[in-house]
Amino acid sequence: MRSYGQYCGLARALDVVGERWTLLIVRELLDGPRRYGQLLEGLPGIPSNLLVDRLRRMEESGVVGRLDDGRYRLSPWGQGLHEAVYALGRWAGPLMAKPRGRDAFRSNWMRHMVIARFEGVDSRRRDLVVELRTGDDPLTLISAAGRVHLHQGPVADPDVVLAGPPESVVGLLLGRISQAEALGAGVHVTGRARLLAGLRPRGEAV
Amino acid sequence: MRSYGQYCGLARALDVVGERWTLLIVRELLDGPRRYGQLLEGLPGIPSNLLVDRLRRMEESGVVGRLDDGRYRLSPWGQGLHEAVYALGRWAGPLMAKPRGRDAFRSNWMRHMVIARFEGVDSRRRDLVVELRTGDDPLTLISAAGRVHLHQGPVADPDVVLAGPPESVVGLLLGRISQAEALGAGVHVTGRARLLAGLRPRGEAV
DNA sequence: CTGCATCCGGGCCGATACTG
DNA sequence: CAGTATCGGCCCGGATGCAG
Repeated sequence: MRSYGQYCGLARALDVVGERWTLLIVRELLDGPRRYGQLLEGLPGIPSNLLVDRLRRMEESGVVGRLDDGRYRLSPWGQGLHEAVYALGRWAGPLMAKPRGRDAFRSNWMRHMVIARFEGVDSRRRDLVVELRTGDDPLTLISAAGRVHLHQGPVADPDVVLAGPPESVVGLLLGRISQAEALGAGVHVTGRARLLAGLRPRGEAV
Repeated sequence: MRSYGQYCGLARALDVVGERWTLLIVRELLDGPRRYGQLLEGLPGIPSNLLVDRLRRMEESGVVGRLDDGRYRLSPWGQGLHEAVYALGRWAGPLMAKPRGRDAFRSNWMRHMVIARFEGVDSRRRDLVVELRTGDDPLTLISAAGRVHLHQGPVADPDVVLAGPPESVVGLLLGRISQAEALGAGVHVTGRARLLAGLRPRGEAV
C-alpha cells in the first residue's frame, strides 16, 4: 500500500494495516495461530493471492510471524491491535441490527461481537448462564462475579437458551431488540429472557 | 467500497470506514466542523475527487452531516470513532520513532498523538507545564490533578520547553528516546527534562 | 477564491485456473 | 494443502476545468 506520507499515528498505522482484508486477517489471528487453509476458511471472499500478499507484508512489517510448523501468528505488537479491532467492532453495533441476507457467518465472529460488549468487570452484573444456538456451534455465555466468559459448546443446565438467526440472537442478548421483536424474527427462547437485562452490556455508540 | 459480506462487527465497520482516506477524514473532523478547503489542507496528498467521494459516502452512511454554512461535521455516531482512531494511533507508537524524511506534518496531528498517550486520570502523575515547539504553532501540555490538557499556543513560565523536529520532541516527551538521543537529534531543551518522566504516559504496545 | 466535476493512466483488487 | 499465475475491471492518484 502506498504510504500516506503523514507524520501521524493514525496515518502510519493505516500504512501498515489499512489495506483491504488486513484487519480481518488480524481478527482471525486474534484467536491464535492459524494455518493458511484455516485463514482462507475464516475469510470467505478473500482471493488466495491477496491472502498470501497480505501475510507477506504483515511479516515484513512485523505484525505477523510464523511458527515452526508453518502456522501464522500475531507478534506481540500485532496482538496490540486487539483494542483497535474491538473498538471498531463496537462502533459498528448500530449496523448489526439489520440482517443483510447473504452475509457469511462464523461462530467465532459472534464470540468476538459478544466479548467486545462485555469486556471488563461490572460489579452490578448478575450471574447468569446463557446458551446461544445459531448456525453451527453452540456458544455459552457465563457471567460470574461481574465478569463474562464465553465457552465453546454447551454446558449443563443454562438459565436461558437463545436459538435462531445470529443478528436476532445477538440483538436480543445485547438489548438492541425487544423479546417480541426477537420472537417475530424467529428466535426461540427457553428460560426467562428478562434476566438478560442483568448482564449490562456496554451501550451502543448511538 | 465493496462489502466484505460478513456478519461481523469489524467487517461491517470496515464496509463503512475501511476505504482509503476515510479514517483520516474522521481524524480531521474530530477537531470540529471543517470546510472542504480546510479538509484538503489537513489531508495533504488526497485528490480532490476522492475527498468529495468519501464525504458523500460518509453522509449517506450517517457518519458525517453538514451544518447550515456548508461545513462538514461528524454525527454523534461518527464521533464514536474516537476510540478506534486513538487505539490505532497508540498502536502505531513504535513506528513513530523513525523519522521518514518527507512526511507531512501538522500540529493538530501532534495534539492527537500526545493526547492519545495521556487520556484518563493517573493520580501519580506530577503537575507540570511543558511547551512543545515544533514547526508552526507552539503547543502547551498542562498536567494538573492527574489529568493532562493541551493548549494551543504558549503559556507563561512553562517548566520545560522542548523545541525541535516532531518525532524527537514527541519521542522525548513520551520516553521513547533518552535526553542524549534527543539532543543529538536537534532537540533544544529548556528546564529539567528529568521531570518529564513524572507525566507517566501510557506504555507502547511493544 | 472556494468547492467541487471530469478525464485519464496505472496499480490494486477479485475471480479462476493451475502447480509442487 | 499451500500457495502461483494470469487477466479483466475497478479504484486510486494527479491534473485540469469550471461555476458561483
